[in-house]
Amino acid sequence: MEPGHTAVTNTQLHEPSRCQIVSGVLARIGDKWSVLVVMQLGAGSRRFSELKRAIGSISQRMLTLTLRGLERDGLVTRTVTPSIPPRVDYELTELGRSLLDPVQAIGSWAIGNHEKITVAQQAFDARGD
Amino acid sequence: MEPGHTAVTNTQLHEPSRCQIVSGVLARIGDKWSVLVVMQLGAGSRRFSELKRAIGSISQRMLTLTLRGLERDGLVTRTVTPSIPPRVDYELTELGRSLLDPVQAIGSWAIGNHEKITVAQQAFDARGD
DNA sequence: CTGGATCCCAAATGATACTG
DNA sequence: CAGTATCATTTGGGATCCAG
Repeated sequence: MEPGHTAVTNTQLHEPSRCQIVSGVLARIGDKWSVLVVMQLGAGSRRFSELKRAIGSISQRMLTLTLRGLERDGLVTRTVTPSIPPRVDYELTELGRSLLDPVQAIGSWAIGNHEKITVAQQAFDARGD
Repeated sequence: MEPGHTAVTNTQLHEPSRCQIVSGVLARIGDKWSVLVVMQLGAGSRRFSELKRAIGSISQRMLTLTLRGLERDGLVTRTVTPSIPPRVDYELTELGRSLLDPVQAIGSWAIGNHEKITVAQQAFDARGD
């Protein structure tokens, strides 16, 4: 079994103590932007403005904050090239890349099922009037 | 390949349009409680008060709201037994159970790596003073 | 027991202006 | 270009009370 993929049986996963850990990590990477940024960086190193353009709807402020958080968690590295104009590149660390697998699992699920969700929502809203 | 696991290559996953879908789904199930509730229900049907006790820190209000959201998205069913006192059971739908796999992948990653994250945070905070 | 309705506070985010 | 600082706004979520 790979490092970073410690043996944890699924039945252990809803034990209270484990849940708190999962909850904590989720509170961190489960915000509005982190996963989007990680997915972008999954394609390779990107500079600040590239990320901003790729994600589009994110504000400069939130991109900065998100990147700081990810850097603090050891998921991305920040490389400054002191040129004029300055250039800052972000890249996933090994830990960050290891996150890519579960994130892509969620991504695939989302793409495969968002339609069903939309249908369910419409049905629910129709019932409720 | 299984239904609900549509072929989506990982390289497609950071295309803008796909990202928006992933972002949307994540905004829904990526809140503070949904995943916790789904994980609890992964162990089987539970009634309202059982969920509340199992999760512990959640308020009555947020549990209600979270369950409504999950029900609306077609991820859980709500079954009312009109007894006195009333009894309401929640259970994952097939769609909800299909979400369990990627969620558990995240959970396993979280449990396997939260220590590294803590270490990285401490190192970051120490550098920054 | 379940959960709706209110009130209220804290945190998250956006908009904008400014700087090396 | 890549931020920082500030302000305004929205949102999340707890507390409490009430009802079937």
